[in-house]
Amino acid sequence: MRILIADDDPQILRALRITLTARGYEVVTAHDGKAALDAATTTHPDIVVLDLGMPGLTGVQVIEAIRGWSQVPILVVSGRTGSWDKVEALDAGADDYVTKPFAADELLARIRALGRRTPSGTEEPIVSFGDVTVDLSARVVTRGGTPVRLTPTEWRLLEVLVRNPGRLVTRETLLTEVWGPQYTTDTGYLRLYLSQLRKKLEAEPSAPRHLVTEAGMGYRFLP
Amino acid sequence: MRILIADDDPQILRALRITLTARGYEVVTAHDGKAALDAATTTHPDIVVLDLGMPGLTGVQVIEAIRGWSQVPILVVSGRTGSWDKVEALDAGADDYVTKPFAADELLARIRALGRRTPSGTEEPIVSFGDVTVDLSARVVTRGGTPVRLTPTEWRLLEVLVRNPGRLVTRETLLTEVWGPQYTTDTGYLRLYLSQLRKKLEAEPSAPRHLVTEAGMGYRFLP
DNA sequence: CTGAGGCGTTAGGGAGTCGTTAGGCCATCC
DNA sequence: GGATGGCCTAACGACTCCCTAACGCCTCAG
Repeated sequence: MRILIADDDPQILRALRITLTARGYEVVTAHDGKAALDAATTTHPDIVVLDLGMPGLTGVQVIEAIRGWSQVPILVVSGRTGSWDKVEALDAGADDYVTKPFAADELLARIRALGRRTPSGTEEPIVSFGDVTVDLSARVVTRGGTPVRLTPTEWRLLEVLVRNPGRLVTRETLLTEVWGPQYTTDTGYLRLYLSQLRKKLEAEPSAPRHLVTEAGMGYRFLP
Repeated sequence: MRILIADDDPQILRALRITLTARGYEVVTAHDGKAALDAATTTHPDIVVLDLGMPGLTGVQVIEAIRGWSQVPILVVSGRTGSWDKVEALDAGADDYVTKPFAADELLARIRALGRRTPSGTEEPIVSFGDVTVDLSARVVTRGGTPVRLTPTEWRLLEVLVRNPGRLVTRETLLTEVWGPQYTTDTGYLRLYLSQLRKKLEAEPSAPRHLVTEAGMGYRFLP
């Protein structure tokens, strides 16, 4: 979950960044209206926390600009407490409005509430190679259009390899990622499951073209 | 746009009814927690405005009960100003929280903001598979044209699966979505209810084609 | 040429998971 | 108070998955 925070007060920016990062959010910051718009277009955040009192563009202008091309939830933070300011921001397209000073845990709860509205914010890509497609979010593997049955361990192994296309993945990495941190040396199962994956996914399992062995080192996935 | 207003203060109820009706909303009212739940199930409002301080059920209980079967936007109105109360209500599933006393035009703006998220035109889809149809908004399941009786738990389970067509839903996700966040490991009920769903919906329950098991991982709904 | 080590593959036993039936508990309704 | 319906626990085969063991192949060093 990526959050864009736009505020001209570097202290608030820093505090929010620490708090949100600690909660597992990915944080992008901007310090004025124009930078906020740039960041919104380039980073595609899942939530925008927007201060109204920034230099340059007015808050409403920023909201309207974002709404011109995105439905991303916008939470406005402002020092203005008048109901007119709230109405203006909300009607411009904001989803929530919090007045300064605010309690951190309330802001976090409101962010969670907004994040709930867009559950599938983290779209995972679909990887293809040969006649095989791997849909990481749906957990579906198809070959020539028909689904392929994978066991949980097979899937985890394939997932690690596919997430590192073209890169060498060491035996140790594969073992700890698939079987757990306490597994560091192969006693045969890695070879076994690689074999089964190739049998299910490679055109010629005996001459693999996408799940390649690097003797003595590990394995490599080639799209 | 239909709005359910739940408040035990008849004066507020009356004032809001007049204000909202004048703005073109259709207003339904309830004066305690139980009546609010009944009204929410029978009238299918587009927005719920909920007072926390009602007799009978607590506000959080009402929110959780509604969230058990509906994603309708919930705006909480409360006299409690502490951030803990806000966090509790928002995390229970509320979408917004306004403290009394509030300005009428701010409440209206927040209602508009919530209504924007679910334009009344976006009805929930009706999912079909085999000779079964699932109407998510009306909460009706038919098979060969005749309605099928589902228990609340069966319905919630089916709903989670149907909302993720083709995607793998892990056991953990199903448990937390259907039984609550504190349920993370299956002690038998998941298998039980899956079995009952298949008995009611699958042509051959012993060879399911739409409610498929992924051994060791979870379940998958195939249209 | 020969032996060793790493890799790929097959087969089988043990452990855990799944589907299903039966029965008890609790709340609601008559 | 009795009956109904929904929810959960217990228990049982049947099945799937995981891991171990064993063997053949290949490469490479001696």
